[in-house]
Parts: sequence; C-alpha cells; structure tokens
Amino acid sequence: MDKCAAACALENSKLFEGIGEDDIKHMMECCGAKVKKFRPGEIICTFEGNADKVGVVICGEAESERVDYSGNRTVLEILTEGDVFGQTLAFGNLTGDMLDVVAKSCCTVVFIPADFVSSRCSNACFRHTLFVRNMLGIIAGKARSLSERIEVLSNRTIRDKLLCYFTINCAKARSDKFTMPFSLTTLADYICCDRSAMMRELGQMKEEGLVKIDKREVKLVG
Amino acid sequence: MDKCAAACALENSKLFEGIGEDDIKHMMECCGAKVKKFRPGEIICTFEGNADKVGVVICGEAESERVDYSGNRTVLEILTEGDVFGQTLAFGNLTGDMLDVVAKSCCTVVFIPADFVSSRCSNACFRHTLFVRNMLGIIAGKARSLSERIEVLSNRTIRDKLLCYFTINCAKARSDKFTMPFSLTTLADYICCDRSAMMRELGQMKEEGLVKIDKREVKLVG
DNA sequence: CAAAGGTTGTTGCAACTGCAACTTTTAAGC
DNA sequence: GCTTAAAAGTTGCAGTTGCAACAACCTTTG
Repeated sequence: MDKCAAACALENSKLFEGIGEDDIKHMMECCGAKVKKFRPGEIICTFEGNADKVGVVICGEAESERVDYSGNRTVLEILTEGDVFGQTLAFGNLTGDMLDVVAKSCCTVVFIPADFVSSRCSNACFRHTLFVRNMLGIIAGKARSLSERIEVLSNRTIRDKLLCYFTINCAKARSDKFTMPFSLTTLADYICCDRSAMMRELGQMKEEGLVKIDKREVKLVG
Repeated sequence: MDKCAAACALENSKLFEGIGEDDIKHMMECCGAKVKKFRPGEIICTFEGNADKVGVVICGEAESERVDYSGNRTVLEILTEGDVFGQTLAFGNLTGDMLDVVAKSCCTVVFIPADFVSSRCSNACFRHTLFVRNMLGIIAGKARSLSERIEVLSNRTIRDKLLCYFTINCAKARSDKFTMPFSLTTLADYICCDRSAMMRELGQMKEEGLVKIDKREVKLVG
C-alpha cells in the first residue's frame, strides 16, 4: 500500500476526522510518515527504543501487551481500525518488562513522527490544528478507557472485578447484556487474575443465577 | 481571589504554559471561567451531574477518589498545583459509585467550561491553539500515570504490586530510593489491597532485606 | 481428514489475602 | 500541654486465589 492509498484509509481514522484526503496526503508527506504491513503474530512495535512515533492502525486488529519477567502476559489494550498507539501517548516502559504491540490479524499501520503532533506545520496550519484537536479527543478517550480498567482492577475480589466489568459494559450498551470484545482467556488477562480462578468464580456466579453467558454474550440477571 | 489574581496564579499551570497573564485573563473572561476556594475535606467536584467542566488546581492539594457501594475508598489520583481534572478528561462515572474530587488542604480551583477546550475562540486563536496543545500534553501525562497504575495493579500478589510500584518510582528518581507522595494507608488504596495485608507483606519484605522504609522514604536493596 | 493450536472447563492444594479487632505511635488542633 | 484524630503496626482466622495439571471442544490449515 503506497502513501496515496494510505491517505485514503487514514480518512476513516478519528485522527484525521474532518481533514480531506488531499490534505492528509500532504501532511503525511510533509512529516515523513511511513506505512507498514504486518502479519498475525508479528511485532508491530516495541517500546524499548525511544523512537518516538505515533502509530495508527489502518486496518486489521492488534493488541498492545506487557510481558513481565516471569512470562505473564497482560493485555493493555485492543487496537482496531483507526486506533492510535504510541509511547508518548500512554505507555512508558517503566519497569523494564517487555512491552509491545502485536498484530492479531493482518495489519496495516501508519507511523507518524511524534514531534509532528505537537510541532507546527508551516504550510498546513489549519489542518494541523484540527489534527491536534483530534489527537486530544483520542487521548482523552484512551485516558477514559484506562481509568475504566482501573475501576475494574480496583475491586478486591474476582467476583467484584467481573461484576464491575459487566456492569460498565452493560451500561455502555444501555442494556442488561453486551458482547465481550475478546475471549474468556483474554478477559482473565484484562482483569489480571488467574484464568482458572476466574472460571471457577464465573461458574459459581452462573449457578447463583447472577449472570448468563453464551459464547461472548454476557447477560446480567436481576 | 478575583479573576485577575487567578490569572496570575494560572500562569504557573502547565495548562497555560507559554501564554501571557493578560491573555489568560482575557481567555478566562471570554469563556466564563469560575474561581472557587475549598477547605480541607470539602468536596470540590462530584461527577454525578454531567456538568462538563475542566478544573485546574491553582494552589493546595486535592485527591480524586472513588467510593463504592460498600464504602471502600480508592484514590484515583493526587492533584497538586497546576494539575487538571475533569470528567471529560478521564473519569466517566460508569458504575454508579460515588466519584469525586476532595480538598486535602486549602485549595483554590478554577473551573473552565469543557467545550472551550475543543471549541474555537473567535478572538484569541493563537493562544487557543497553544492552550489545546498544552491540554494535549497534560492528558497524555495523565494517560501515562493511569497506565503506570495499571502496570502496578496488573501484578497478582501484594508483594509484586509493591515491588512494581517501588521499581517504577526508583526508576523515575534515577536512584535506588524515592519518597512516597502519600501515607502507607493511601498506598494500600493505590495498589487496591487491604492495608493490614499490605503491612504484613511489607514487614516480611523488610525482614528479608528487600526494602528499607523510613517514614515515606523507600529504598530498594540489592 | 487429521493434526495442531487455541479456548473452555475442572479440580486439589498450598499459599495469600481480606476482614475484624486491637494497640501503639505520630501529627494536628485548640 | 492536652485532646483528638489519623496513621502505623499486629494478629487469628476463614475464605479466596494462584498454580499445576488435566480433559473436552472448537477452528483452522495443510
């Protein structure tokens, strides 16, 4: 995929909302953005090097994850079309653990130099302002989802974590049920507990009639 | 404190970095900002109503915290001079728990209507761009500290949570020791576990010679 | 189709943690 | 300097959770 086609795809990203295709193309050339493709399982980006760049997922699905010294994998977030990631944005590698973005399906990603986000662009000022403003919205959304996860994690028992997660997502869906965006295995990673312990607790909750789970659809009862 | 004096104090906030006192005063009048004072223990802001506004702590110290249905208090973040808070920025109240910002010492706070952040200001465009850019940096920093906390909370045992927290903060201080910004009681809230259980674990860690703790100074050994 | 890799389900057990109920120490306010 | 509130420090106990080790299913892929 060349820059032209990428610009076309970028138009769908929240990051370029309100900015025309031609302007995007122009901006991408102006700042030296790079387009890359990845296959499932490939590492899109590690945060070891301090190469400060912002990535935008053009198509496909990816996950940013942390792997600590003893091999425990923690999903930090799930990235789909239009989603933005980058060291500056959120995750500084502070503990020395492995920290990276991995392709889950075939992915196309655009990398934009991070200083472009905060610097001024001499010849595209108006678009640039819009660009920064969009970035603001994206990071604010990211902060919201991070604090949402903290809300879940701040519960002390697995049951309370699950109920918190379910309640939040039902509220989002304005319903008593919702569809999880990932597998139960990944859910255990998300709420940071042992999968088998979570399954045990889920089993009890089902038995008590608190929840009903069918595949990835969760329904809160009562 | 009137708006004029507030503008003077606002100059020290990251939010207005690079913007002159006069311009700040102008912007504050332009957008209808309000200045309020609070005494220790007073509630600065609840996120029940959907009054969308951004708060800037001019002086004093405050905490944003969550209190769940059974009375468990969780510190979300500590706010000091120049810090910014607001529903749009990070914390949406999704579970129906109490969620508020409380003054720890005498505080002065400026409230800015949230739509001013993303809207255009007809007569102060240049400053406004800078303002948005500063906001970008602030939220990015907030996202970083949120993901830092997730990094801590994603550890499964109290010991690992503590070590993670200590390691991160030693790394920040570029030293083998650092000073905690809060009490041990609050630390237990931060890492979301029972205080007595944390004390027990801390005691063992001290005994094993892993850490040394004197008041609020923590030193990692080995 | 058969193999392989991933997800879901289960269980026993040891270890960890939350809870409740205290005492002691420190800090703050009058 | 006295009073009070907050923080730090302890402990027993019961319930929860992590870990290890499986079995049963899907889904995909050659």
